[in-house]
Amino acid sequence: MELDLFARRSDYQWEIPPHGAMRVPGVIYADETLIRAMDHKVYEQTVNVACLPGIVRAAYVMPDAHWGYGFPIGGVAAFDPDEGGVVSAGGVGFDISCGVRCLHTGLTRDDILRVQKPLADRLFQCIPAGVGSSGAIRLDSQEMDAMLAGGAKWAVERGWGEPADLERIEEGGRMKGARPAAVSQQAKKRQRDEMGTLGSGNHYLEIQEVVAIYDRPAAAAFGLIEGATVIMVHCGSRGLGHQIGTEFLKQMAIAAADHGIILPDRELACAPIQSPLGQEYLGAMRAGINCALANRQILTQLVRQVFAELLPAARLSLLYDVSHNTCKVETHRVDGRMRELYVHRKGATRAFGPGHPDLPETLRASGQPVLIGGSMGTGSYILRGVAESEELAFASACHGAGRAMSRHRAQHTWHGRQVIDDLAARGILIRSPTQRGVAEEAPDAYKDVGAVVDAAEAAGLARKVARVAPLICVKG
DNA sequence: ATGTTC
Repeated sequence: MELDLFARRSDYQWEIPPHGAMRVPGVIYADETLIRAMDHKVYEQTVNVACLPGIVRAAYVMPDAHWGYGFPIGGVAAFDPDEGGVVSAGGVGFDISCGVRCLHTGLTRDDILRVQKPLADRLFQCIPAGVGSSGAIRLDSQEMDAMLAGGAKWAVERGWGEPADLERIEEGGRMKGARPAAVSQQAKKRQRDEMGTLGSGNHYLEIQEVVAIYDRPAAAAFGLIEGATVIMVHCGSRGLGHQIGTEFLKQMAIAAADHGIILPDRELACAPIQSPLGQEYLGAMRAGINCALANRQILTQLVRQVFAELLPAARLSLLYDVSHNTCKVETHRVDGRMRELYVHRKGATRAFGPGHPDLPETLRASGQPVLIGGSMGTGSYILRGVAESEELAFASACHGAGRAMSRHRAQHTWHGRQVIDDLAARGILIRSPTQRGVAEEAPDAYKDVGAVVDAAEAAGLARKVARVAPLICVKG
């Protein structure tokens, strides 16, 4: 994008002053290189979001942003229900509550390398991955509703995990206010045998080594030391979330005129928070959040089983589990008063600073772990929430590297086999059901995650704690 | 992201 579209507030903050139907400014956090490389669509979509009723303060955009359905991926927008604020299915994204979970292993890099190949093979055998993959679990309609209401807590109660896991998951592992009855039979049917599956696209399960520490006290609080290994699971609510998103987008688009909402783009379909449709979506979306939390919990248990078999000394415990596709009710200070807002984060991670009451006591002093999944083979980052992010972006940060190239173009640029061989030569084992998927996810199809994270830090959204590098990647 | 185009 051309820099003259923006008022430059700092080297890392670019404002789109309100014009036309914009109710608030747009604010993009990025360095000059990242913002120049962003598609012009990000600008258009940010302007459009800023036009929506009841939006508070600004439409924010994270440094990893790229264009998405209606809202940019990497967008944060908060709405006030008392000022006509809306909830938008496109503002959450199709993969409701897609997120990242990070587990300690209690093992070193050398422990992993000793069994690297059998571990990769066994994880690939035991973790269902790919489009339409199904798991070993079948849910009848009663259990489906229990899962949609109970999230990871439901999973732990059924034996998938340990009660201690729950305190390191957002919302204690169970999103309140879910309405399983608001989820269609079709969505439930699609999910019936998809629990405990990774999915496809950018979803993955990685074994990673801690290769750099930037913030010693926070790393100590997070239990991260150089040479230690962690596991990151990146996945979401599978077919159920997608079905909910599809159905509500359609309904919101049809109902917009009845709600007196003029949509600058049909893809921005939304409904007033205080409308029956808005409430119905929120109930279904929260059920989708529980589905994703339960899914990551079951996957955790599958990974634990593999480790118990090959590395019995391992002790898999949660660092944290945080979603990056949600709409959540949060209290934020705006113009000197506390307001209850509906914060959409689409491809953006919640990043509560130190002292936030929603953080578990063991993490309260350091701030929330912010889990940033990089592209395959390039490494990922663990950051922590900071106080400044509250004012800057309702306590949010980036979520990953962000695509730099379309899937289509990536497919025609690389061969999956070559990508796998190149990474193997660097000691990284990839296992995937599809060569095409690997080509689409080639490291160079993404932005430089290091540059994204540095921009997020320089902008004041979060602080770097550690960098991790992959040893094994099971790719959806 | 996605029973990869109801």
